[in-house]
This record gives sequence, structure tokens and C-alpha cells, in this order.
Amino acid sequence: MKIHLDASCPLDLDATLCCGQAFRWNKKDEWWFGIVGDTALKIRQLDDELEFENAEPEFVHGYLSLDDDLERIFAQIGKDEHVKNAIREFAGLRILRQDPWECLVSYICATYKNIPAIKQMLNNLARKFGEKNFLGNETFYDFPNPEKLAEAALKDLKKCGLGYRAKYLYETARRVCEGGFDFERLKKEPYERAKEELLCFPGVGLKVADCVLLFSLGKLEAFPVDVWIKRITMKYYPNHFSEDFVRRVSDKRSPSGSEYRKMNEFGRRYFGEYAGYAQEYLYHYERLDQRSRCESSQ
DNA sequence: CAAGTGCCTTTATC
DNA sequence: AGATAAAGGCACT
Repeated sequence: MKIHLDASCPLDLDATLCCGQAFRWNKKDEWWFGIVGDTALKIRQLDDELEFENAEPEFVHGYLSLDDDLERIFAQIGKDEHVKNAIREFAGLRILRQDPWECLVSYICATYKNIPAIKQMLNNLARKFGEKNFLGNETFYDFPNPEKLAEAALKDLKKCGLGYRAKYLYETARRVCEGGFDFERLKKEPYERAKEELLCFPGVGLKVADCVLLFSLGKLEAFPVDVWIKRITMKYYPNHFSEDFVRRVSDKRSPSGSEYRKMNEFGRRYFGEYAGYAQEYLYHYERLDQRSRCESSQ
């Protein structure tokens, strides 16, 4: 199957799948392999052609958010040279529409971990608790649904490398099952309301909630502030804060709740209704930039 | 190769 | 309210 991308619908598949918003994609040769819901997917991009196996075009179109109007989004978030440079570099990075449950679990696990370790944990969970799924000669595992994880023993979750996060996942899975928690309903709630509900789950703080809102609930105004975004904000946008605030926040690793709220509100006010896109472009740009500095110094 | 640092933070406790 | 510490373990230098 193929989807033709014209100039009005840019896509950078590599940036989209490797920028750290989703953790279960792997690239082998030209092809990306992943599993979305219960659909194992093989996909590649050749210039303006998107080629894939095992899914309908509508499904791929939706997952990749090809209907997000990037022209309009760039016009709104392109407030300064920092974002504009990032847009120039990889225009076509898109926010995926992930499954909310998988996304919630992913970011509960992601706290205080690096991306390779997060991938490892999620793969362990899928291998241990997910259903087998085949595509060609390859075996994939679905991401385990709430029931599967709610049945899991705490020690088996720990074996997946979750550490102290295991008990948060254990408790969250139970609450989602018992309450029949409806993520689809959350998509219809406004940002603040949906955020409040997510914050009730153990292991979910302000940052994790913002990630789930942005990456799976369609709240493009969400502006997650992790260590990178904190550094970026203090480095490029210090004049939006008091000198004292910048000094205090720059010195420590993670912000307090009120400091988080200040940076989060800045992002949403300054970048507007698509602040989440600005966040992702800045995040990816800064990380690539640092990686290239490392490589060139070797 | 060992040891140190950092990691898309949250929670408990003072 | 606000600061501080503790919580796996893996990856990278």
C-alpha cells in the first residue's frame, strides 16, 4: 500500500519515529517496524511516497496525523529563530496519535530513565504480557491491555526492569480496569479537566500528564517540560522569567510543581494552541544538536 | 575497564 | 508552601 505525499503535506518519517515520542519503533535497513494497537506495521518513506504493509491507508494516515495542517501550525509556532531553525531542519516531524493506555504506561515508565532504557522496559512488558503477532517472518508483541497488566504480579513487573515504577503501574492498571476508565471520553474533555483526571493516577505528575495529553489525547496545546525543555527554556527564553527564577531553576535538575507550572504556562501562552508541536521541534533539535557535537568531538 | 554522571520525575517527608 | 531526599538500574563517558 502507498500514500502519496504532496508539498502541502510534508512528512519526515525518520524524525517522527525516532524523536522519542513513541518507544516501540525500530529501523532495519530502509524500513521501520512497529506495532500500533494490534497491527504490526512495516513502513518506509521514499521522498514523497509512503509505503507500508499490513494496514489500511486510513489507519496509517490517522496514526501519523497526516491531517494536522503543518503550514498552519508552523505559522503559529514560528515565533522566533529557535523554532524556525528546527522547522527548517526537519519540517515534517509530526505528533503521533498513540494509544492512550500504552502512552500512559510508557510515560509512567519513562520517569528518570533514558530512551534506550525506556524502550527496553516496554519491550519486556510486551514480550511477557502481550499477545503474539506476526508479520512476514517477524514476531511482534501487542502492547498488553489494562486487564493483562492488572493481573500481573508486582514482582513480574519488576522483572521487566521497572524498578520502583512497578508499583505505580500495578496500581494504575488496577484502577483503569476496576473503574472501566474511558480514555476516549478524556479526548473530549478540555485540556485542564483531562489533566486533572490523569494526575489522580499514581506515578503521574505534571510532566507525565502533559505527555499523555499531547501524544495520545489530541491536546496539541500541552507543553511537557522535561530536563531538555527546561534547559531550552532557560537558555533561549530567559527574559520571560525573573533573573532569580532562571538562576534557581537552571541550578537544579528538576523543577518544583510551581516552577513547572510557570514554564508550562509560558510555553502555552507564547506558542499558542499548538505549543506541543513547538515543544517537540525544540526538543528534537536540541538533542540532535548535542549528539552531533559529541560525534564531531571524537 | 571502573567509577561517575545523567536519565523526557514522582512521591514522601520534613 | 517549599525544600529535600529517596527511589531501579541502565547507558554513556
